[in-house]
Amino acid sequence: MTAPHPPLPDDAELLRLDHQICFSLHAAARAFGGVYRDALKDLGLTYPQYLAMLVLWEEPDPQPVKAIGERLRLDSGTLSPLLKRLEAAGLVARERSAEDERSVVVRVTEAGEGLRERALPVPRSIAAASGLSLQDARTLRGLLERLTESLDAAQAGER
Amino acid sequence: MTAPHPPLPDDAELLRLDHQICFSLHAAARAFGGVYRDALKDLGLTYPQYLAMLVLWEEPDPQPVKAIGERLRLDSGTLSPLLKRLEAAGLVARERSAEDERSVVVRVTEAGEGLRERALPVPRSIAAASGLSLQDARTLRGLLERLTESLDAAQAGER
DNA sequence: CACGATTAAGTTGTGCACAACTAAGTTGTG
DNA sequence: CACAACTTAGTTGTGCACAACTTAATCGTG
Repeated sequence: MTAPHPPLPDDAELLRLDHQICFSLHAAARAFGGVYRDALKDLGLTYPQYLAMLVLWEEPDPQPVKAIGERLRLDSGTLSPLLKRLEAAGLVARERSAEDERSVVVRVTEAGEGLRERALPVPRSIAAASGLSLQDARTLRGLLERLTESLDAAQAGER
Repeated sequence: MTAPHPPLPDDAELLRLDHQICFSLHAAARAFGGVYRDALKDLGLTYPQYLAMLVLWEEPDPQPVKAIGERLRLDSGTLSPLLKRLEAAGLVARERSAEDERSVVVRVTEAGEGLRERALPVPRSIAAASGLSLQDARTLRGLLERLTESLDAAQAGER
């Protein structure tokens, strides 16, 4: 599709590369998971639970499950039990919305706000573990976002 | 740690970026999963099962579970049931090694070899879905590999 | 040779991801 | 207004990932 290169035909190299990329991607995602597991152990949160709390901490107002799912790219099949566990841990409260009774809004409890303080050092330890320069981090994020967009579009097209 | 940039102090930007990266990384990994799910549906394989078959197809000889786990960065807790499902599907056979009876070697059956042909077009459809240029694919793979290495090293250091 | 340490695979339990489905509420249109 | 289409959560079932543990075989050292 693009540039010349001697050792392999572009086509073959791209195939191999794509292979290695999805491979590396999974490996990297799991490696991140491991580092977060360590960093979050004391808080009693898993990584996806932490992500959900981040979304909730971001806004002062309670947020519907739908909105959380859109931010995290997760459906209710994943979020419902996750949020129930956060509720069981006392970090959030779930209530049917008054305006639209289909919707359930999730609110951070006082304990959940308290946890926020203790979670503050987490991003720094992750950043340190990642070992990326600011430059590389920007490049990587950009590529990942474009990649996800393409993949989602391709998948939507298949259906 | 590196270059100048006005809007945010480097430090704060790096924190935010790392956040977004692990976020994008998970999103991209899951998006890949979705595309593979479609591509592999007809073969009756999940994405991790496909990866295991790739490792087995790569070598003519049967491979011990250990070796597969090292290639895929997975432990027996994940691989044992996965390989059992592949065996139930008739794609592989598992036998205790004669030399070392602790070890179980996994062999591709005739049906498993047959599937190989049908799996040939998969990488191409994935490459198309990724929408990456050869250049970007190389950059991405490089960054992901460095990232995983750093994360693994950091985690090993924690323990 | 004996026996503790190590290694390989498997098992169990917890949690995430997602497809397929259900239940209940809301909206749009005739 | 009635009712079909849609939306939002939740449930169920399957599979992956991983920690902690068990079992059985092998290795190393005295």
